[in-house]
Amino acid sequence: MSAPDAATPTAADPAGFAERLLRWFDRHGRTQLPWQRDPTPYRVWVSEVMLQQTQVATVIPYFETFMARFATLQALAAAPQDEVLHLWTGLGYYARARNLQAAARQILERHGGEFPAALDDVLSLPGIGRSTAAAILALSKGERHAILDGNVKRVLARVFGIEGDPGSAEVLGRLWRQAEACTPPQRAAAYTQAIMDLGATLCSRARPACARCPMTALCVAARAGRQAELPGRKKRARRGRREATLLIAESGTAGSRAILLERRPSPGLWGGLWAPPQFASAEEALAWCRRELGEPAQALRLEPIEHAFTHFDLTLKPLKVRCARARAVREADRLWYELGAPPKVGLPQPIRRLIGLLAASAIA
DNA sequence: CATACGTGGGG
DNA sequence: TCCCCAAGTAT
Repeated sequence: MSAPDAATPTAADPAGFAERLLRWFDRHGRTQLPWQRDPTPYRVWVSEVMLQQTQVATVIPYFETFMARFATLQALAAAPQDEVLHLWTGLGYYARARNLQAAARQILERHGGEFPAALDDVLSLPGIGRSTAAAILALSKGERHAILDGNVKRVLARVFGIEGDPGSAEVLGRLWRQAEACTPPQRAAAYTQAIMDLGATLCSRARPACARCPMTALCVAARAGRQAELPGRKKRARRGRREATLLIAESGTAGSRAILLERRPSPGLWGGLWAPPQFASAEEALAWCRRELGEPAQALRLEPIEHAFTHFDLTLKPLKVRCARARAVREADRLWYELGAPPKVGLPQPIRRLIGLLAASAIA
């Protein structure tokens, strides 16, 4: 039995992997990302949660604004939920924001306001799973914990030729074992950043820059010309379609126009955010309007709003009704949203656009 | 194990 | 137009 090819990394001997990666990182790694400045557990935590399923370029401005307002875990815990969601508006996956604040409050109660040091305690916080917990402890404290995000999955699947759908438990298990085997005891923070950087920059999904990659000589996919086939694809169901009628109830008050919004239930789509009441049909919307707000002075159909989600397309049909204001400005789950001086609440992206159009139409 | 959860960008 | 994906987690 001959000795294994020295250039071929294996799960048993992936040492060359980390060394090559770190050497590349020292020359080409990213070091100027906002959360890399003063990488406290709190700052790294917020960044990692924002970065879940979200690209770096999208996160950066949100992170800056969020940290300016909530500089500490205590500030986040003490804030009204609406303000947290307001700063999350447009970022998506709003359960992340709700969980972030819930976790901050949990840390205050159970850990005296100090971000927990033990992996199990970190893992028990809402919104923090295995990869995020590992990333926080590795990046903020240099502890050796393997991560497995989209970047790492892609790098490992290609370099080690791990076939199959990464969504399946079996392949996921192989990827985790490989990630554990590759993570070195020394320079854990740099390594963690490095493997994400490699996946995000050179080892991209569409056009990997193998010519500049430090792994090409070892890479099973590159050596076989199979970069496009790894990692395996997850077959996804065709996108469905939903539609709803939006009741845009506009108050008749001259000089201070407002529309009625309701807090959406959580969990659920846009949970905790505010949007106009939704109905299956215009008839249902009008019936509700007469019951809750009185007979509208007029009703006007506006242009439908199309919005694409990951798994479905949503068509919102706005029905604008003019009515006399009959209720308090703010209740627990209902508010009149002033177009002039709006309260700071979370708004779904399509609703934010709609409100922008309504506000502009007043000027015309 | 499959599905829900947002949004913007790329091919 | 349509599919895929991006620093995943919760149920």
